[in-house]
Amino acid sequence: MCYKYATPKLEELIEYLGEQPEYTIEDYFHYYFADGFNHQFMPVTTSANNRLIEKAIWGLVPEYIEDSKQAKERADQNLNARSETIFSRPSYAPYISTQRCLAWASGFFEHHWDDAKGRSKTPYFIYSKDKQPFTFGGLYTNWVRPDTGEVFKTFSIITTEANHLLSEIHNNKQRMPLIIPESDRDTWLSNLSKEAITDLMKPLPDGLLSAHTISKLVTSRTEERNVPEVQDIYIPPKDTLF
DNA sequence: CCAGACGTTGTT
DNA sequence: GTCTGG
DNA sequence: CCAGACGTTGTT
DNA sequence: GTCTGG
Repeated sequence: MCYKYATPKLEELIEYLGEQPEYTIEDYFHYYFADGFNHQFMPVTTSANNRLIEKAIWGLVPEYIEDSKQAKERADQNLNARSETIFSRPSYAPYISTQRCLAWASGFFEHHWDDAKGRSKTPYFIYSKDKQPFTFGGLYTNWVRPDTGEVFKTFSIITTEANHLLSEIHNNKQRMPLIIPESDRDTWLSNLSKEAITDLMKPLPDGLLSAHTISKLVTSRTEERNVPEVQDIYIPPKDTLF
């Protein structure tokens, strides 16, 4: 599932947060499209300061990693964290209880397999039905790059079972990113028991997300994907020979 | 996850 | 078909 | 014990 | 750093 998502424009986010933004925006990064494997800075809010939106690298790097090469390898592996096993995974167990975060998004990208063998795929853009910014639930830690002493905040996005919409799009019995609704954001970032955390790591109820098909630009290796068109509605032609 | 490679030799 | 790199 | 992993995702 | 597999 979620290896690609989009973030709101700064002005959209400020409008969403109100004229007197509830959150202080310290470092903001807007993407029409961001690929997890590029480990870009994304806008997140952490339990360390739940009124701030700051930059963090998507792909959690545990603190004991010793060099940038290993850090990149671990970040590649740690884009997503399964909610079902997060308390026992060595990479995540140290952080899930005390270092949770929210990653700000405007949508994410998934594929639908048009046939069982996956020969034909249709990409979708999925977003909040009200078209407002929303938040993925995640966990984070700070990693200090030894050669420079530079501190990077890094995070993983948690995954859960798919809800109905996502199981339709992403075919049966698959996954979806954990989405923390506005009403649970402060709770998610507060001091919680394991049981309370587990209770919040559930699929988003159906009816809150919308989706439409998009062009294959989203998976291009040669074209610039961080452009508005990557999210545009595109109806794939049907019953063509190719 | 998806796109692209999938190989070797006398080596820049 | 299957593996690797991003 | 020590070396090696430490992760996820559609494979049905 | 800590866990797992051999």
